[in-house]
Amino acid sequence: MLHGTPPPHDAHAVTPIVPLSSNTIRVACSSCNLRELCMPLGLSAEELDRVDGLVANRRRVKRGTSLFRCGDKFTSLYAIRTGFFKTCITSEDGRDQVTGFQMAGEVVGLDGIVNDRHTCDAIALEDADVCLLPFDRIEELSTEIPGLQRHVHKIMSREIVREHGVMLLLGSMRAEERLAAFLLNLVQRLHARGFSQSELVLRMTREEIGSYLGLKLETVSRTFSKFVEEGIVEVKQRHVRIVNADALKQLVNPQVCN
Amino acid sequence: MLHGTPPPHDAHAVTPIVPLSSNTIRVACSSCNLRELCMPLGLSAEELDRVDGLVANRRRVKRGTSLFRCGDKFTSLYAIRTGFFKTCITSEDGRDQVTGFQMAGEVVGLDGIVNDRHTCDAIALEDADVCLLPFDRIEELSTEIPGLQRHVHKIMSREIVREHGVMLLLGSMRAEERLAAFLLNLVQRLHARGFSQSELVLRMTREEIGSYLGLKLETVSRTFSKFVEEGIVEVKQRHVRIVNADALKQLVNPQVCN
DNA sequence: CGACACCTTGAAGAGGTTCAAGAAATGTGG
DNA sequence: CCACATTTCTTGAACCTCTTCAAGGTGTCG
Repeated sequence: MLHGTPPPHDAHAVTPIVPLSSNTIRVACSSCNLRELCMPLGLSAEELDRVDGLVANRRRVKRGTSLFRCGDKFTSLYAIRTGFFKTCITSEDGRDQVTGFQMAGEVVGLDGIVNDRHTCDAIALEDADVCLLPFDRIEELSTEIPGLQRHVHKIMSREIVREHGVMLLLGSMRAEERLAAFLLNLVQRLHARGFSQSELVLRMTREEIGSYLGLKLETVSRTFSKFVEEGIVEVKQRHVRIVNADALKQLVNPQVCN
Repeated sequence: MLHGTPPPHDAHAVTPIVPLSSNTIRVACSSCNLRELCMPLGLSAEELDRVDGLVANRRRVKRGTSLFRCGDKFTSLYAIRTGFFKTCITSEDGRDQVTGFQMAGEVVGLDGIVNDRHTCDAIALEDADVCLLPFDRIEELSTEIPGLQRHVHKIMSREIVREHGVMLLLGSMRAEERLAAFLLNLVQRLHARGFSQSELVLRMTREEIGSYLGLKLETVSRTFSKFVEEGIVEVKQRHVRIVNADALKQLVNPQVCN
């Protein structure tokens, strides 16, 4: 039962909360406990030191507020230290599409490079703390540190590949498969950050999940209920416990049985 | 009427066909008539010369064959000189998803950077001719030519933004809207290459269009028929003439009327 | 010219949406 | 700390869009 059982981890605790007095704080990457997640590997001590200098500032983003908005001038990439974001685009006629959910150790803002303006909104779904990485300094430093250049390329390529996966999901999967893929993806990323493999707290509403998955919120809710009926997950509001991960995996990748 | 009226342009003629004797040919970017499309602007003559040296070879890809396949070792990006490609991913259970259609002046292969292996197939939909851009040399040269580095970043960011648009399409549009958006996008890109604003020859099957748009081929066919009935387009097999572009635009972006 | 791939169209059916109502959680102000 | 407003979530029923299955037509290439 999930009732009355608070999840053992809470996303707020990804990183020990550092007391922060001002709104923008300098901090060293080399001592950041997300280093393995967001920093290039194989840098010399001297190179690491120079990359430290790249992280100009940190910024706090309150839940519900934006890190950047569509149309904003692009100046920096943002590495998420703590918190949880959604990125979304709005078409001219007001249609909304969540294009991704980002958590600690991930980078947002890549959309802004091509036209020097952001083309989507990045909204904090919980209080967040991000590192500002001024892009012109990334480019400068990239010319001197090949490992950094390579890292930036990989981050962008990874995002392209991720989006291919979302296209597959949106283009060819049914509601159950989409939600199963979504849950597995979330829990896998959380697990990589030290959280449970089977329990998670959703930071987004059913509507936001639906927007990301190309479904209506009612369909998301119904599909959750169906998973509960089938004993695949336990759901209490935003608390989800995955009871039968194999069943979820099989939904995403139905075995070609003989 | 479209019957018996061959389209004024043919995608095969994007670039004058250069007689090519071997399978891999050296050629100068600086003299390529796609330069404005695929090369960074504002390079000095000396820099341009060095970028020329980057384009190691050219390669012919016959219609129906692959430029690269999922799992192939990643070594190069490919700039399309002539021809037309689709990129597609296949899920473990055999589901297929076309992730994009690429034409002359566009770059394919960005998906391979992150894991040094390609994660999708690139299949020529007509005989094609591509420039090989070895990625390690791109990275080397990028450290010396900031304009080139910036250009590579913009290409990757543009692809990310394009995919956001596809996510919006797949996540929130109905069949008619999807097909309208698809046609407008294709014709706009062809127009940028000197072709007609209103006529185009589809290089892909209904099934491939459907895969890209998250629809079945029958739905694509039916939607074409509906557009024809409504006098929005004329269709004869793969020849399409857009009669009422405004109607298509309105489908994609329904005006919020008072 | 015949085989094959591709396209069109119809009819039935399934999956997801829409509309609506109510329940549960969350936030706010007194 | 409680009462009330608001947001979020769940569930039901009718409807609609797209899919599936099927058949026939058209075009293309060896």
